[in-house]
Amino acid sequence: MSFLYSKSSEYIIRALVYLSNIDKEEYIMIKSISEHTNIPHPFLSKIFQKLAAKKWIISKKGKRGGVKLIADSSKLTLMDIIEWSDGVKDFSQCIFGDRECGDIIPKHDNSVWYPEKQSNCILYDKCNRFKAAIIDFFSNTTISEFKEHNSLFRQ
Amino acid sequence: MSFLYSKSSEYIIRALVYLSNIDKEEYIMIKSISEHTNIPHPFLSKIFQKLAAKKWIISKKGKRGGVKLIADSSKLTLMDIIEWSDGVKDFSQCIFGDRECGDIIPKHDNSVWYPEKQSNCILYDKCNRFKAAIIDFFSNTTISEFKEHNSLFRQ
DNA sequence: GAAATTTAGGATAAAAAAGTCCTCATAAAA
DNA sequence: TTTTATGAGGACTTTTTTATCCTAAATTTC
Repeated sequence: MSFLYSKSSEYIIRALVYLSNIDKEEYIMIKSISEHTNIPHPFLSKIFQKLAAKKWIISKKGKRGGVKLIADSSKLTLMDIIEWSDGVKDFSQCIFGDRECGDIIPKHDNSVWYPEKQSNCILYDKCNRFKAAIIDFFSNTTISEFKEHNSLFRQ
Repeated sequence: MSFLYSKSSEYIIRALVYLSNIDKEEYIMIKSISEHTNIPHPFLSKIFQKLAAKKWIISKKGKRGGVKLIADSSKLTLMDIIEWSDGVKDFSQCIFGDRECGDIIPKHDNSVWYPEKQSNCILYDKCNRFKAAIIDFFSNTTISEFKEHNSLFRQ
């Protein structure tokens, strides 16, 4: 299980934050976004193709073309982006193992495993607090919270 | 920047937790560990080669050989393992960008970036709380805390 | 309409991560 | 001493992720 996000997701977040800081009426060239966000241009182009299919942005070909954010950045969370880009994460899984967390325990003779509602995991609470911190941050942080926050970008 | 751990790190944690649950006097076959922890045997062998070089375990070749934990599991933290395996993480970096976090701001005319102690990042506190939760969990969880916690493993 | 510019889309390449295979060295047991 | 078992170590393969390239299509400007 992997909790955090891929490079692609990081790029998407950075690019969308950059776009959300731009006057909505203009189209911005991917090349320009690439330079300001320090994301490789061809790679960013691919990303924007998918973002357009997802309808979080619209694009325009040709002279004075580019891309424009159309999603509501105050509703677009990091979780939305990461799960769409990297795939949905299963926070019920043990972060160290390959099985469900807290619902499998051994019988007393230790011979058979069977499911049980209560957890016998020593780290159950500790892990859950950790997972909760991650879920909380991702789910409750939106692109619009970065508004005017341009220290992420190059001049 | 990537916060969490690779598959290799997950394997190391799972294997060391398994070993820490074993009577210290025995050598345990990597094949057996592999089966109980559901880690591919050849891959786990590679991992144990490195763990032996690191002196967290010792190994013995030949019949009745295997590996044995010699590190103090009550001092061995997840952070120790993850940083050794994946490389040291720089928590001063912005988790969305490629620059320092909270110490670079633009001049008023927006033309030059210069370092500054105070952060102008809107998400500075929020990100720091998030980072702190991760650092706290990794640094303050040791292998010995999983003692007797065998629901991670296969019978 | 022609030229210039910019995204779309498919193919490909490079890098990193994960996983495998084979032979050798070593140790214990027969 | 021979056989068998087991980790060491190097080379190799596969899969995933990240990144690039080239041509076509669309749009604006001249």
